[in-house]
Amino acid sequence: MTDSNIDLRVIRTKESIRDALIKLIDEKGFEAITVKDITTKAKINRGTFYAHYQDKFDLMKKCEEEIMLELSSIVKTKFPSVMASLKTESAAVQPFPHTVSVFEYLNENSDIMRAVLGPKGDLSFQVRLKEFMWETLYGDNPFAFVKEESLLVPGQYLSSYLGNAMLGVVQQWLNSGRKESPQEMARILTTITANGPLFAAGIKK
Amino acid sequence: MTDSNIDLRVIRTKESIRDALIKLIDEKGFEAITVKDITTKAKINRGTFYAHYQDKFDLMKKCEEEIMLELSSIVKTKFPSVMASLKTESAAVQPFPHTVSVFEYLNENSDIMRAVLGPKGDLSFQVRLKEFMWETLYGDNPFAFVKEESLLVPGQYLSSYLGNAMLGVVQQWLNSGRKESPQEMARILTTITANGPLFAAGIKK
DNA sequence: ATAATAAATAAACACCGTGTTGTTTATTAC
DNA sequence: GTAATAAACAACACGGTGTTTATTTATTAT
Repeated sequence: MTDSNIDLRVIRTKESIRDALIKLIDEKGFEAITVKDITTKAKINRGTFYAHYQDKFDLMKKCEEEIMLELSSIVKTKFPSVMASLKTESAAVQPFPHTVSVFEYLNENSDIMRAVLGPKGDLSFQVRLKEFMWETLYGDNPFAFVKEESLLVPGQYLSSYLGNAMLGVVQQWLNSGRKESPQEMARILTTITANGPLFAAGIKK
Repeated sequence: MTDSNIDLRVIRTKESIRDALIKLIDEKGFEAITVKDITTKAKINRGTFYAHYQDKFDLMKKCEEEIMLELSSIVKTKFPSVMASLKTESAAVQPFPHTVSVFEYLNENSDIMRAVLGPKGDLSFQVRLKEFMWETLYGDNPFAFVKEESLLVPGQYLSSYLGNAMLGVVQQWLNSGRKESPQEMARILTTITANGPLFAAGIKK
């Protein structure tokens, strides 16, 4: 067992498949990709692809599962403390620390993140990511954001509002070239959420 | 010229194609649909389909263009007055009238809206819809929301935040069975936006 | 009503991607 | 070195695509 009982060729093959996938999403969008496209670009035999994955959806799913695991571990380790401070000190103005961590992760993996979250990316992943955010905010966990008695609106809509807003800012950042730093992006997101969009727009005083 | 010089058969054919498309998106998602699926469900010959549309993407595009036109006409007629009142009276608490109109439109066309905006819908349409909202809020038009000098954050991110938040609430409403009335949904959306999500959540006083 | 016309149909076509299978070749672990 | 394993290669039937043909059917204009 040199590395972890895994043949080096497998690693090389899977890496070239993964690289080909990311390039192809950029070029023609996930929808239009064929398995043949992938194997041609990865310079492997088509049969080899089917030895590792069922189809292009299976490949995509396995790439995305890695992302989801890493993202959720970031959130899970840092989110509870954020929620606790929010509830006691009320209305933080500092960027939430877990938000900075998330943007740093997105920044380090920007190639694949831009591919899957971009306009030619994978809708099903975006849906799953939203569901994860929705659950984190509203679902059955002890630190759910939106579980107060004093809600002015139904919690499910507040969760959708916040989750989609945050993801939208992330997508805008990724698609416009990531000119701001993760710290700056976390500040932007926190400012809008803490003060409300109208205040952040300078309309409401 | 009885109606508009168009053969009645064409209308019937196009309607059954459109109905089949909506049903199929519900059943298996846009991505997995084949032209053969559509013609089988619509009970028409496959050649007839190609007499009207290039492929399933062309069909989808033409359905969506109708929606975009109707939606943008609602927004364009009502949005300027909303913006004017917002700027002078500051921070409305009443639902914006154009928001009610949009929800009413979505309610009347809920079958197709749920299909295209749902989790198995068409990503490219959702992207185009967001671009339209982004333009309305931030783009090159006299009533752009996010064009003040006193912005606390870059306008592009504020637009993304708001546009995605609103669309997210709409999708949540459509996917959870439209239990609230359009008026109620407009109130919810306005409340969160005007007061900010943290206030609406009861966290910030 | 009828003739002209437009649309829908059925059948066939080559083309391409799919997913699988059997065989050969290369690499790894022992 | 040898056995085990993975990759490469080639061939296969299958199904959807997009187009074209001749033919039938429905509609329009008169």
